[in-house]
Amino acid sequence: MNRTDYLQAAEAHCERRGCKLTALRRQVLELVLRHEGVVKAYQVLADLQKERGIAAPPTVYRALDFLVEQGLLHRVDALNGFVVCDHFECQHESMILVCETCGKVQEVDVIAALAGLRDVADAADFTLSRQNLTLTGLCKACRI
Amino acid sequence: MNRTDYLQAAEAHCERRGCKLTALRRQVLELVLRHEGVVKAYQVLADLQKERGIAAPPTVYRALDFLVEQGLLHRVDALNGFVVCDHFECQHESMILVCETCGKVQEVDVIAALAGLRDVADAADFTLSRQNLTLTGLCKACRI
DNA sequence: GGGCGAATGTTACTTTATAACATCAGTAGC
DNA sequence: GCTACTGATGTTATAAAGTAACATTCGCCC
Ligand SMILES: [Zn+2]
Ligand SMILES: [Zn+2]
Ligand SMILES: [Zn+2]
Ligand SMILES: [Zn+2]
Repeated sequence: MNRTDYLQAAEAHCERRGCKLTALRRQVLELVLRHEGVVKAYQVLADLQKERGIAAPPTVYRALDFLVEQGLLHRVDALNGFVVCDHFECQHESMILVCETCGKVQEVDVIAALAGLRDVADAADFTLSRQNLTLTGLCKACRI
Repeated sequence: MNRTDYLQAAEAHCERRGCKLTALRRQVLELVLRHEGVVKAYQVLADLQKERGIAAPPTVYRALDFLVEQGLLHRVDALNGFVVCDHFECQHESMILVCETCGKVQEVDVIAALAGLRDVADAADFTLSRQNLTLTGLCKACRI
């Protein structure tokens, strides 16, 4: 899916969910899309400032929070960053793999494999939310 | 295991691993133990300052990093916090469950259930490190 | 008791995130 | 049209989290 299609799909996605991908939110999403992999909030802020002059942290954080809320981005706690989700349409549960060496991230689907964890949580009287796991390790390139 | 036994075991644990639970590190560990569940670095810093006058952030961060390194604490990225691990002796992989409502955390063992995730990661040419998952959801008390 | 490495102290700063309040834009009802 | 409301954005200020860099101290070996 190219960038334009992605944005269009994202807009429709928000619409269906009863909210709006406003110009600002769209701009922030575009800025995130331009980066490979994880982006930091303050990087987005800097980019935004380049495009529209002044902008303050809350502007960016609010937009990012919205995008995460809508499932368009995932937050990567381990890196204080954000990644684009490119299959926000489907109800997915995924695992975000963060390479300890190069910092690259990838997202893999994991619905089936999560069943085991859900069982463990159940046994502990805990109800897991739908969510994205973040795990660390070594990517193919760094494993050598 | 009571606090004294825990500290003694922790000391032995470090010894076996070829490093030392110094007075400062021990004091920080004690401060973490005094709290239920997750503690923040700056909370520990404040506590430490109460006990010994001045102390600066690096003092606490260094001690916490050491304790995490030794497996005595786990870092909870989602909360920028730390929890005591009370089975640091065994080679364990665990899942830390964070309640979205009350913020309480619990740690459950999950070695078997992780096998499925490991398979998924393998399929993505990614080697998972030994690690602790953090997942969110609702604890028993908040589920009602 | 001099030299070495690990640990801790100290200063200053960076990065990340939010609270609180002001303003603006769209829109439903009059 | 005007008003009142709601959601979004702007603005200011500050809180919270984390680290770099260098100084000092401590324990230990020779
Ligand atoms: Zn996703
Ligand atoms: Zn890598
Ligand atoms: Zn543990
Ligand atoms: Zn709870």
